[in-house]
Amino acid sequence: MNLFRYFRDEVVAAVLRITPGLDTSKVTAEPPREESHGDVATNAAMVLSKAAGMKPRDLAEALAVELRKHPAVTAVEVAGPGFINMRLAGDFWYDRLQDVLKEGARYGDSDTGKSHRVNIEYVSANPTGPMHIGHARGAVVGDALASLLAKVGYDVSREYYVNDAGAQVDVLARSAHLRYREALGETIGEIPEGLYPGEYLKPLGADLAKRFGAAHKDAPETQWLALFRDEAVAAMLAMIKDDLAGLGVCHNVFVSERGLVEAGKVEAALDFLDGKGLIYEGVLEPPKGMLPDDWEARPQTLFKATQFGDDVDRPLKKSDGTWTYFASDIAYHLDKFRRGFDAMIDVWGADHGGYVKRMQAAVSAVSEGKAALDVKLAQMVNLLKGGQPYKMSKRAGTFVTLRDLVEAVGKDVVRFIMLTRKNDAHLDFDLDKALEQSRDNPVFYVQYAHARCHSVMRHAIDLWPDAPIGDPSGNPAVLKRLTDPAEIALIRLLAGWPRLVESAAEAHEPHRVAFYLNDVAAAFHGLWNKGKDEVRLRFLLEDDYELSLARLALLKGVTAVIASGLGIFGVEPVEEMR
RNA sequence: GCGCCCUUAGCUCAGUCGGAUAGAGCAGCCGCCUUCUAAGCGGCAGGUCACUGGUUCGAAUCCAGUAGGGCGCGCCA
Repeated sequence: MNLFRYFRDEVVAAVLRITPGLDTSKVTAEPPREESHGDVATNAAMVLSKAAGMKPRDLAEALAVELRKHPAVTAVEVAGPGFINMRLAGDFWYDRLQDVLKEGARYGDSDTGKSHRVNIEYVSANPTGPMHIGHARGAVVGDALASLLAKVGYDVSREYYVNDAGAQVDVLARSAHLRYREALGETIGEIPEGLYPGEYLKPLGADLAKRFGAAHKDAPETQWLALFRDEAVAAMLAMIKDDLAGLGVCHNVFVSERGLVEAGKVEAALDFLDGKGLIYEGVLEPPKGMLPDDWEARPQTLFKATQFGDDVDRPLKKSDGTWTYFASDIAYHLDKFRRGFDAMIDVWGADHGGYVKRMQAAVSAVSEGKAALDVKLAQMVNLLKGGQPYKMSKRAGTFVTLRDLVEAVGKDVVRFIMLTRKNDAHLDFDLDKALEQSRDNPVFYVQYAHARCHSVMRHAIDLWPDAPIGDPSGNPAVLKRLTDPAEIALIRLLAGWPRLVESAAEAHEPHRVAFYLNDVAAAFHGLWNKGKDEVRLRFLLEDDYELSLARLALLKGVTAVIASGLGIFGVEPVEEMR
């Protein structure tokens, strides 16, 4: 239950009892910044005063009378320019803790997505080599965002667009052919400029040599190019999937660019746009200022992106007659729309920022305004070690690939840290800090809170082997023993989780979950530390079984919410630190 | 030159749909710690929300402009 959504509805109902027929869409109910202002605040009187023909304070007083009738509301006051502050009964909070315990790690699930379908495309790295660290952030952001949207009820498709149709896969095929010749015993020397030099192609070369023998060794390129291309792409894609699996990322749909081209879907998409008069042959103005050296005016096939908010019209065809990447991407996004997705999210590297407007223009055009595309740009990750920039060098034996990073610190650490900043802000990833067991390390801090709760629960089993730990349903009244302000504050924080999930999902911002989990951990550790000084605040009191049960319920609630949050991140909550 | 993103405490960053006196961690300063439930704890101080103007009952948040930083800018993806 999102209690703020619930009270917003209560406020709206009260408004309509006083002045029927008002537009209440701007009414909000939210936690007041200041704790002394109560538990729930609403702006209703301020946003409705004009329409109601009343002064904000007068409307607020009238609403206050209505709201005081609610059984969970113990006090209502009008403050400031017309805020209405409500304070909630203790029993209300105990009921929320019961909600947490009942739902466990599913707490925070909601149906605000109402089975709407959303398509999220992420990673989509070129299938020409292993994943490197730059890919990791987009992978994690996309994956966590997908889980977040699923948690609020969306029907989510996690997709990877395989760029297997451009010139770079021909380069890959030639590189593979070279390694194939090498595997057949030829001395190949330096890898020529323009081919992929990576060692990772050697196993593929050996495999091709084993399967095809010398059949393609001295043959003309036309004989083997397509074959080697398909073989190499398949091998690279398998490697990428393996790298992603190591990071815990799993897509459920892979769409091949070549597949779209060969099925005629690019032509079909462009015919569709042509039919709407959105394609023409024309000559673009040269870009002002930074003029490319070889710029010359030439006629091109253009999409009228400017009709949909882009700055210039965009080319669809290269001079050799093949489609540009943009053209096939239009076909892919039309395909998404035709498959029933009117909500699309693409996660790209920040260096593709200049591409956002044209893709949104294209989605708008192919869906005739019925679909929306949100693009999340994953900013650069600065790898640090001990606060100093970490130079990646193969010779020095320092790693360069995603796989190496995951091996160095573990997938859970990579995933969590990648989500500790908003996606469009630069992120410092410090290899030392990532493994440090200190307050500075957010992964440790949150995991430690979860583990500490389990430690206490294990301890409790020693004391009372038959105690219903974390399950006060047999005697809900024990929760009333939770009276310390820090305990109540922690319950309030846990009860705010559904609202946090909903707002993070709506904003497409999974990083908010990381900050929230940090808050929960801080509140829990604070409570723990209070017990160091004040013995009566310790979670387990041998002489007070009932109070201990109540506190165990609270700890169980903490573990449930942390597990719920880490579940969105794809991070395993640990029960022991080791 | 144009477009997009960014600018909040000494540092790294939060800040929800525009809401009340802008928050946290680190660093700094001052205390506490023969401790246990598990990696220390508590407190203090720290601000022209880059700047200017506008919209609003109300702006860190929205709009316009200025400065600084990043990314991108027709047949790469």
